[in-house]
Amino acid sequence: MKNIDSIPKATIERLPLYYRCLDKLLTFENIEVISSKELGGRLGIPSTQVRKDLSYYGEFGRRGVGYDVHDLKKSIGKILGVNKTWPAVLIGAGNLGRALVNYEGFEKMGLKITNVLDVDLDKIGNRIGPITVESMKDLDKVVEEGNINLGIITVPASAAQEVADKLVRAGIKAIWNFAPTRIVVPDEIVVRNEDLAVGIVSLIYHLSWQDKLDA
Amino acid sequence: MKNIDSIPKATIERLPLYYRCLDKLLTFENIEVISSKELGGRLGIPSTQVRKDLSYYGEFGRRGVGYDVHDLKKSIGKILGVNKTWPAVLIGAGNLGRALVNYEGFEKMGLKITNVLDVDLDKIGNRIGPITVESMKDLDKVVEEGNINLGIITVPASAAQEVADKLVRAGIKAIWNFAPTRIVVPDEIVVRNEDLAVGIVSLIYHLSWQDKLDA
DNA sequence: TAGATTGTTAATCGATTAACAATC
DNA sequence: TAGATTGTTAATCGATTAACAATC
Repeated sequence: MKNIDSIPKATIERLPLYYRCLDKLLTFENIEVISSKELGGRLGIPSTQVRKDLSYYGEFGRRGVGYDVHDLKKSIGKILGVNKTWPAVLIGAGNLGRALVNYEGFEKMGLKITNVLDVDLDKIGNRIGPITVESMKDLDKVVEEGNINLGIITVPASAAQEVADKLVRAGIKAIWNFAPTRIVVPDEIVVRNEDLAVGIVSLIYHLSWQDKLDA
Repeated sequence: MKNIDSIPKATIERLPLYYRCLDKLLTFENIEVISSKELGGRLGIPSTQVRKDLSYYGEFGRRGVGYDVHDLKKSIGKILGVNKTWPAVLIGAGNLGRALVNYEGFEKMGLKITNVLDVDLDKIGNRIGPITVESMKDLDKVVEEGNINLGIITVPASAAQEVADKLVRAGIKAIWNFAPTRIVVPDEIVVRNEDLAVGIVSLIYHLSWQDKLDA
């Protein structure tokens, strides 16, 4: 296997797509063997890209035959770490926070939001699905007792940095940030910004250009 | 200006970040002139990247001085198309749909979700903020009367393709797809997949590797 | 064996970064 | 003028795609 740092980020983003597709093949279609061409075809990815992505981690197929769906799913699951369950604490019990807690499909990817925290006294004590919203003051205790490495930020942009600081101090190792602002954390903390406003603007950009060209 | 197709996708993703930062500078910090170094610094982007990104669209700065914050914000707003308001129809009045309707910060980016549709009779008629959930049967009428070019899919994966087909038939030109599945549409339709499960897996991947290396 | 498909090397393509003349 | 900063060209870096030997 290659050094982990030399693997393209884009490859890591495609592995979950392969994983989910294989799961679907296994669960709903009873397909046992698949070629890189067929797997890629279902995802709009060239077969050569599929093979290259997998090659960073080892040899998983049989020449002339293809990949065993069950085996490959298991292998990719191990590579990604989704074969385990990763507990997470979510900060910010607003609409988006509630949506994430109730989102189906995280479980299959190894994510389990176990605790939801907020500073708002009106929200503390409320239930979201099976979870009761706790006070932000309990953060350190929750993270320690739950052995939690993963924090999810769904507070307004103005509060995001403060929450990030608290998560880091509590011992969190990775942060999924939905607040539309950059958060600054120590180098060893992994951050992913899920900036919804950026997503919509790239669509608006294309629409706007069509308009300009039409006119 | 360069041909629109020759501009890197990554550049288009960074423009909204510049735009939002300039807005913040203008609104909260009363800063009138900014250098590419300072603007980039606030976003974790090299100054040379900032200048390169802008250069695809023209010359916006003054050598030896920097960029006028107000002017640059206006220019980027025009480039992105966020100087206008783009009405959108959202399909799927679940948790995520509700969260998006209530999301602050889309308005500043030119997005206005004007209609929410669902097939579920229990949901039709419910209110989400200022919007009343309508029947999916009204899609064609809603799109035509509202002059809507933008559709947002927040239904389960199993229904996403069918919804996409209906949106295309109704005359939608761009689709923001939150369902964790690939949707197939004609070439001229712009699609952006906002696949939340992929986002979390890239974090889990890094956590998992730290674990493996520690052990 | 003939056809199919992998895994990998080499070529291509695209995006970022460095360097610097232009100029405020 | 001296210092600062842009806009752009060239160099570098990284990711994708093409080609093909290996092999089922």
